Amino acid sequence: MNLARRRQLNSFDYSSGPVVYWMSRDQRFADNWALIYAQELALKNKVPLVIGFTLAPGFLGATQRQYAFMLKGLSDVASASSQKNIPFFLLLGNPSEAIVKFIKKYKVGALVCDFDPLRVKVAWKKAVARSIDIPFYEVDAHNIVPCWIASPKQEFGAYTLRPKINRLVDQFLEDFPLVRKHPFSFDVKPTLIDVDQILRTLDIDKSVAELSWIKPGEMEAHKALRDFAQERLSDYNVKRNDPCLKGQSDLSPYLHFGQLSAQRVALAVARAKANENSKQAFLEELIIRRELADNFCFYNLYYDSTKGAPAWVQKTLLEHRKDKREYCYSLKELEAAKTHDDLWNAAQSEMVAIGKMHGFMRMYWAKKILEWTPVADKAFAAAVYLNDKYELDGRDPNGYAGIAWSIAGVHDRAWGERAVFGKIRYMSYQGCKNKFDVDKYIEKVRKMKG
DNA sequence: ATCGGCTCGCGCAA
DNA sequence: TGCGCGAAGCCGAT
Repeated sequence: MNLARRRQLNSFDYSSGPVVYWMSRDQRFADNWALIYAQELALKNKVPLVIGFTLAPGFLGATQRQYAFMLKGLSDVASASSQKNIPFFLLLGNPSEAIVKFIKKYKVGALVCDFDPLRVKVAWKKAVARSIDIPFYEVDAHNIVPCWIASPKQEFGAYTLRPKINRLVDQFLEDFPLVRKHPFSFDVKPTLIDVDQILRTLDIDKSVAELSWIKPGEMEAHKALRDFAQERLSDYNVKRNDPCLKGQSDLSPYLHFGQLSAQRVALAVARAKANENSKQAFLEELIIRRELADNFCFYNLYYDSTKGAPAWVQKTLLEHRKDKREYCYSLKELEAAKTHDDLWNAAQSEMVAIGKMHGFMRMYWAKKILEWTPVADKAFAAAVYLNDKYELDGRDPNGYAGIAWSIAGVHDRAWGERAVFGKIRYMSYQGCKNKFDVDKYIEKVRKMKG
């Protein structure tokens, strides 16, 4: 592995004991640089290799919908890894305490984790680093160019990150080695993962239903990737922004849970025989915009509130904070999709029904929440709450960056001054009407089932 | 149907 | 210091 993908979070040297990969964001067996690196370490030292996944009893408002998708995917990872003599342990409780307890109990010699810019994950790792005296490595298994290598600071827009990524992408966009059957055995057997039993014991919101239109797991993710690359990639450029059509990849739930590697997707798309403009447009979204979202969350402490907005936005929001809102809705009314705007209601209903709102509608949806909420801060919080509760890919940097773009002008520029929005880019019902068949989309959502 | 203005600030050229 | 240009737009003039 290119060692630039990993960095050490402390300064201890290895002495003895098995290697543990603390899996968190990248929940897959194949195409996972963190696991590949952990095996390299274990082979070099001739010791066993173990995967540990710490399951928090509740995580940033995640519901039955997301937990079920995740746990089913994890049980696939567990079977794949145990076949390669790499036992998979699901550790319950406070994540940093659970992993430290495991390390002490089994005299673990080195810890490898994957990369995640979210505050809570950074805090877990800090707590672990304080409590152990073995080498602790972090591998960016989610991005193609590791987040901290791509840029040392928060970028201002796609246009400033793009040349940095493009300069480095050839060094990192390489094929994945296979994880081999591990030759050194760990002598403790993990208990099998009983998804239904775990779901029953978790204290989570069970009112948000599981979904059946999308199947969790690595195998399903690869199927979905093949299907997209063969059937829809060629038309991506012309169809992606029409929410009436199935023009998007629908891969984001798999990418969010790490059941699919973005690098695997990039390799497949780059090699696919398809319209070149479509390939370019898709790779721009997959690589530049995805990694821009990680960059935003990694370097901006306030990625999920208006405090993270650039100065010109803070100023313009302040100037317009007392503007009269023509419509005002409570979070309850928004959640129930009871506004005067049938297009907005459809977008909200789509998210509630199938756990995924069309990409173009996500912008319109968030901007209208800003328009109809008394305070911009509250608008941001409402968008985050709804997104994280219903979207299968909630709690993702892409979600935070998307809301920040819509509501807080992040990665965007100033536009013509108007009420409530100030200089933040506005989007209108009429604009949508000019772009696609609004009534057709509303009708499509009406028939949707999760 | 098409076009320019709206408006900010980075990054680079000079 | 000046200049070009940027994640998805809007609106009014032509």
